[in-house]
Amino acid sequence: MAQALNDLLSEWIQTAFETVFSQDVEQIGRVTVVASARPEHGDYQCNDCMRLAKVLKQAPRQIAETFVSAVEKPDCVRALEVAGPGFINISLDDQWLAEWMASLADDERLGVPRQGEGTTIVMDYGSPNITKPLHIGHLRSHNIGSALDRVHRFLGYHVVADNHLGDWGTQFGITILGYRHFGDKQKMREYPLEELERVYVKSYEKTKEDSEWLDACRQELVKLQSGDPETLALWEDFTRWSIEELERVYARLNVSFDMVRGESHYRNKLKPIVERLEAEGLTRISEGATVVDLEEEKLPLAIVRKSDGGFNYATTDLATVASRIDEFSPERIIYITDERQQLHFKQVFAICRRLGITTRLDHVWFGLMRLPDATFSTREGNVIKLESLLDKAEELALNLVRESSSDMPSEQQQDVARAVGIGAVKYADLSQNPQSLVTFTWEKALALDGNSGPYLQYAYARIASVNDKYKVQFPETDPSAYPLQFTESIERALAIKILRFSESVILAADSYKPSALTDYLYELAQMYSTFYQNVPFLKAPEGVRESRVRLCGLVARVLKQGLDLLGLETPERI
RNA sequence: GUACCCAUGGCUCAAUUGGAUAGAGCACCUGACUACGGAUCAGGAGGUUGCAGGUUCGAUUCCUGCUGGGUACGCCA
Repeated sequence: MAQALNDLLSEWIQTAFETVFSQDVEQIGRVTVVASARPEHGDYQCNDCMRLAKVLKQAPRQIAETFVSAVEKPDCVRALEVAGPGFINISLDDQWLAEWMASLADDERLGVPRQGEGTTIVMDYGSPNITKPLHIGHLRSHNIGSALDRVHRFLGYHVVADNHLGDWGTQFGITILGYRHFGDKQKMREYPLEELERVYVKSYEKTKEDSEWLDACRQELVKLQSGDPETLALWEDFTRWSIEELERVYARLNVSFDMVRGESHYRNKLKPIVERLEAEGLTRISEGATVVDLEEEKLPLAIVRKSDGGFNYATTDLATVASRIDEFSPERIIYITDERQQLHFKQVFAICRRLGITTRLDHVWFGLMRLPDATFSTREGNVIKLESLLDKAEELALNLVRESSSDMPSEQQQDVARAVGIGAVKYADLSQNPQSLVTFTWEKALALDGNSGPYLQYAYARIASVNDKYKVQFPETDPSAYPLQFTESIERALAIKILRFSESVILAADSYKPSALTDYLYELAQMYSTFYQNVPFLKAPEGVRESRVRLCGLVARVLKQGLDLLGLETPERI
């Protein structure tokens, strides 16, 4: 299956229009087909006749009727119907549908094309500042980034996922000096990140009222950046502890990277990139700092070298782009960060253009997570740690599992609770438009019913259970030996939903919205639940029974694959 | 002051990127033969899509202005 059905139909209708209206071929433009919102409007529809009324100088309805009576229908189309002002409603052929479903069943990719074959993408997500525990605000970049990573990989893109840790900034000066004065060696060994955070907060507080302290912090950073062995050793310890801690949380979250390179990785490339900018004549000195004017792009100027000679984050990001291009030659680099960095990336991208870099650079930003009453920050101390959210989610799920699956071995209950609890948290985040601002509430993050991860996992587990029962009751029969048939309308609707899986995966990738995939999966699960609840299958007559079991099997595979692309597990029993 | 984003039933969110009667979940109300797993299903009630204009055959979607909220704007990342 080389392409999704909507693309296939769009290509057909494009050439068909050009054939039927051959005298006006240059004026026709792009004609496409989209899925219909309501069953009365067919399975797919074409809305272009209204637009074409002007260029063809005919009534839209007339155009549609001319087209429908003149065109030769492809095998997959049963009927074309003109409706309303000039919509063309397309109904798929049942026989063709059954065959397409059969071919999906044989396809391990469930019809999803490898549209990204041969294309390399660097994805930059996660990227927390280290030496502090992750809080709930860190969930989004990791979660959205990881889902987009998986979706692109599945579409055949060569993805290089890099966790661009904040490990070289000013906060290290603050932390190191704080450690020297208030660090507790014992606690540092037991809870390194908690202790480092405590030390950071205390030291940060002091910078606000004590300018000598602030200068001393800057000195620590200078020592670090100039390679002072003792300071560097401290930095290495902090970094190692932080990464070990991160890896542990990442394992719980089921996120992983191809590489974990911090800003420090590029520390020797900062000076060269500024020199390159200078050589290109893009810089000037302003108040002692080296800056790039971006008036042409209607952006504020960007500082690439501070007046004290130090480099800042714009410099690091520029050096990082150059380095990634040298190393991976990607077609695209995607950054997944919160909305506050929009201007920053616009500036960085603009400077890259000035340097002649043509690689596509995308900034995927998402809305900040806030608490009902306020934004939170490490400095303010009103944070909810990511791990305590995960703990709470697992605990809640465990209570539920113990109640509903009391006969399950306790170890399995724990595993299920882990999958369901973490799934609930991740799904709640992924299922909304990334760009909307998220107000964190426990109720939302831990939702187990309605449009939630557990609802989908539950649907999956029910199918797994049905499959087992079928095998026990009919050990000798192989459902795949029976043809698919659609005796109830819900079965046909399910089949069409299943074959649209590829459309939703592509949409999620192209629009950078995992929510496109969650929406699809939720609708599929809803449809399946309706089917399950209202149509008997183990008790259905032979043939119908096998067809329905096959349909169930396909729904299960789509759910499993889809949830996997979102980073959710699908236990066989819940 | 400038730029970007958001505003949809009581609450949380959708709307196939300009299409037909704006869809779900939560909460609320009424139902489901001891049922292939009730974490479910069937149904009900709930809307002038922030306001005012404009473009279009057609606007929740695009444009302009306003209101309210968020974020960012030279040496933090």
